[in-house]
Amino acid sequence: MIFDNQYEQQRIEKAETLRTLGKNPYTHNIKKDSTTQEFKKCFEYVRDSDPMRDENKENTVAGRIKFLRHMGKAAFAKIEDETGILQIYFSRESIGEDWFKEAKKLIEVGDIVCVTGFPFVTKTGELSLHVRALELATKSITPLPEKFHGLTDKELRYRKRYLDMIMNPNVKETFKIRSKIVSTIRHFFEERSFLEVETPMMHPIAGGANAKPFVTHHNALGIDRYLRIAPELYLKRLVVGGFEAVFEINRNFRNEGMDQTHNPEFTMIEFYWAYHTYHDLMDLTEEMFTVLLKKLNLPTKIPYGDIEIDFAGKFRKISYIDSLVDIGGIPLDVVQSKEKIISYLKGKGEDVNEQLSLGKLYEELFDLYVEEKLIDPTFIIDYPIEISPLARRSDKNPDVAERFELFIAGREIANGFNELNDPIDQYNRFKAQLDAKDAGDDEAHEMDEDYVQALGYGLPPTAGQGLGIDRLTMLLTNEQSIRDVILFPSMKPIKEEIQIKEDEK
RNA sequence: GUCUUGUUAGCUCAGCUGGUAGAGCAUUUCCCUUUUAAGGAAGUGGCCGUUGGUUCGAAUCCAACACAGGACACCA
Repeated sequence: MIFDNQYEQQRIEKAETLRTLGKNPYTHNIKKDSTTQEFKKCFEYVRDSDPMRDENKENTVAGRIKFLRHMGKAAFAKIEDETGILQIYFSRESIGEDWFKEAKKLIEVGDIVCVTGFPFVTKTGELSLHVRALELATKSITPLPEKFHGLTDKELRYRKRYLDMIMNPNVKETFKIRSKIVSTIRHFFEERSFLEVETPMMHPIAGGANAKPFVTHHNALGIDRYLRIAPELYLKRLVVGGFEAVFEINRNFRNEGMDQTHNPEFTMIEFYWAYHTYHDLMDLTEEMFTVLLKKLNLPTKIPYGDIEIDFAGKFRKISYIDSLVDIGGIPLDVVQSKEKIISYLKGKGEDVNEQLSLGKLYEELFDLYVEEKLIDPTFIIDYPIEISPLARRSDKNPDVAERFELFIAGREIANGFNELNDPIDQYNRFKAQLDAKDAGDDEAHEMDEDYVQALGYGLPPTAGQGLGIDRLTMLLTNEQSIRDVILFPSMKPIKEEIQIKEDEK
């Protein structure tokens, strides 16, 4: 049975008692005049009057009781609403002897109340509401965690986010900022004539990235569908169709591990810009960060954990190969040959797969010696073609793709490139992926013939970029775990929950 | 997936080399009309994550499992 805990039983009885007294514990006719913080602002002047009260004013506020202190024939409580917390005072005189006597027993921490009264300042100098009418809005059956330490158990915080929000008000702050980040980005692109679109979440072929998909089943059609791992191929179809600047902010699903920077469902913005290059994308990205910091009232230097990130000025740009030498500290002659890289890595005590191609070896070096050092925003540009299967090959250097990634705080934040729009080349690359799949690479791309067909009609020269909203939010809210910027992060079910479900069947 | 740490009252946590289960807050009863984690007095409240093993005896030692945190790996 749910609510079989002794404390919950006590509270259910209290709700029943309230009913017998003619007071609905779940009333619905609540009208408040102001929020708790509006109340404080509005009546701040009371501090300057003598006595420090204004009995002619009357105001109704509502909120959840977070603290309750009874003192014989009077009581103080702190009630909290979305905006903050406010102290209220009520006594035998102020709400009537009978109701005071009952309320003392029946109204407790966790309940949501609606109070009407006038502003006054207490002996200790706190602007408070002197209650003339006290009404219960919602009876809380489940008691709140302890008032001082609150709720710290991370598992409970993620599983019961509502409780986390009640007990840790700064959590609400983080998600308000997240909301503001998303709306700022949305407006940023709208103002620049990008069109927001929605493309399918269920794909017949999981494409646009190398990742394991989630599979679901469509009963009517009798076929499997994949939850999308990226919207990329659909967005580019739209560019073929004639939308020259499109963006989508939505969820992607990847059937992979979970850790501090990975959640199976995560939010990305992807945008595609015809007749522009990846250099334009980098300029746009810089501009977007400037606008974001301004809208969030953040300085150009922000703390992140133990480090500080400096967004001032143009972001550093350095080529992939140069970064290995200049940032990774790898000797120039080592970078030039496969054999030297292998012996260099071995000399550092790393396990090296000697079968790796030069491009893959670069990637090893980059991940080991460069990535974590990229603290201030840095564009790494001109990627090895081998590790950039969807990007356009450089006309100047056939080993290099016209691609960049943005790194901040040692983490990849965005990935953009000039799109491959040669349909024959694309067809052959898909074919190569098929061969890889046959050879056992279960993350290799499927052939998406319809997409190749679309390219056959002509994709104008286009640059496209993806940017992880969750990781961006982590940076701007100084959170170290992706679970702290996702309202309901993925969690394994607890055994008991499954058993309860089976019992109910 | 590997390593590691944790799981004890509603919450936050003690519990040593095995010997009847502890505290604070919350809750219940009582006192208290300006408190700030209010205060004072007395109570209630435990499948010590689950299942096995060792032992006369296990919250404690061992094993497996479950869930979680951290690190690493995987994942462009």
